[in-house]
Amino acid sequence: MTGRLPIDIEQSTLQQDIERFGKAYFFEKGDMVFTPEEMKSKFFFVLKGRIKISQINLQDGREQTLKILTHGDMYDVVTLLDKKIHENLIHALDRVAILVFPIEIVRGWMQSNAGFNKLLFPYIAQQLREVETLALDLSFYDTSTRLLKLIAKNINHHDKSKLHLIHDLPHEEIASLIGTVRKVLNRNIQKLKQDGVIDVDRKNIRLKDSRKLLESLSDES
Amino acid sequence: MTGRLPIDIEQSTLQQDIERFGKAYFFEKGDMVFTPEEMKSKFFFVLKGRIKISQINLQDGREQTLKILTHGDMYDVVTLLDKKIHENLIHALDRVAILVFPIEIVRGWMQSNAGFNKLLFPYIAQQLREVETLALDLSFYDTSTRLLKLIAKNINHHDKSKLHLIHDLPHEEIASLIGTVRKVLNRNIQKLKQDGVIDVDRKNIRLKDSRKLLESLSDES
DNA sequence: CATAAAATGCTACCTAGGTAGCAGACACAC
DNA sequence: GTGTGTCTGCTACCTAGGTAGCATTTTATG
Repeated sequence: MTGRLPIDIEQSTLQQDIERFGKAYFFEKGDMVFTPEEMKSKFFFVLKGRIKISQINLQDGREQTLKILTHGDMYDVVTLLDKKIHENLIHALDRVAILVFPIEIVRGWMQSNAGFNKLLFPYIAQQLREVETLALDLSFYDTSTRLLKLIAKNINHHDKSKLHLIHDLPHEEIASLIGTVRKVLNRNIQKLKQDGVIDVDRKNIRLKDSRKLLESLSDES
Repeated sequence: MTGRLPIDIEQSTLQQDIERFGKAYFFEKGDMVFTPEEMKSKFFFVLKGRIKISQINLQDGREQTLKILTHGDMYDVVTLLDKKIHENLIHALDRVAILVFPIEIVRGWMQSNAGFNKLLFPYIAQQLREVETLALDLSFYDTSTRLLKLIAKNINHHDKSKLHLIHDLPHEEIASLIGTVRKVLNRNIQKLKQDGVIDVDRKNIRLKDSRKLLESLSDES
């Protein structure tokens, strides 16, 4: 074991760093949070609201959402690890609050703060798993199955009328999450509505019958 | 700066660990290297040959290759970071030699060896970027474009008759790399052959006209 | 309140790419 | 050599999901 600082000293240093270097930023719905260029020197933690990370296909303008960040998420671990630019678009889906640090400060934590790494390393692993799952879903399943899986993943046990992470989003955004376009998504939504799996209000999909959801999933996927 | 050991001592410790804990393993073409369960306690470096990391869709048996490991690659960084099982299939594509360590030894390096982290962290970032690119390719491009991109990525400047990483592979394997099935891949290969972009021998695709490759890429993608 | 803009729903069409089945070529083992 | 399995090529068919265009409803904005 090399001479790491005792946890309590590590902790107080972290506290000091947060107070000294952390700056809160706010963004309105639809805002671009930072440019990829700006993200070479920044690293942030999401305090409130949702942030969409996506890329756009320059040929036809189609967007693929890679993930939605929310309270507790950090960004961007890729640039944190390799110091290179990461060409992702970062847009606020709600009014958003984030805590921004100079990325070199965070790299400092990685070198000297075991407690931070205990949080960071599993988080990085989770990011790897999630993007791997995205690739496999796109390869293996049709749009209807991907929609069902998206709904299943976002079931909210506290408030059954609002799906976790994807409530209040226009169909355009949902489509971008599952790798298709709005009109195809709409077909699938109408089908699920007919089959009694979901209820649909404006900007809201509600799960109606979770038994039917599971049935549809095991049929199709 | 916490009291990290001087680099030369770190280095000699690493050397000792490699000699004490590293074990060379050999596998024949087609072998499963390790099970996901076994990989919870192992971490390896590829010395020679190619290893396919993939998953199989249980519904229809289709396989998606996530990556091909070769000399200089490590596996598996996900389990290294979160200690959880990672359900990927690991198969030798050639006769393969790897250097295997107990994963806890490698975790020890992460805690105390800055030199190792200087290698590891950018490698993890690269893994994140590559799987993200896979997801985006599957979402944005048709099979023909994905094949062209695969060929372009594996151009071998030293030996023009053999593509890097994907030489000597049956079409079934190439198909699994770009997320389609052999018959659809074959259609695309015949098309590219007709157009004079590639030459095809048994188990070998050769780039014939790189100008035409670029042309096709900018037309389609 | 009125007008614009955003969001949703629906129809018609078309093609990429999936399934099925089979035949010939080649490679390796015995 | 012979034969068995692997690999490749090709035809025919069908459907998921992409494009285009438009109508209606709801929500912002002045």
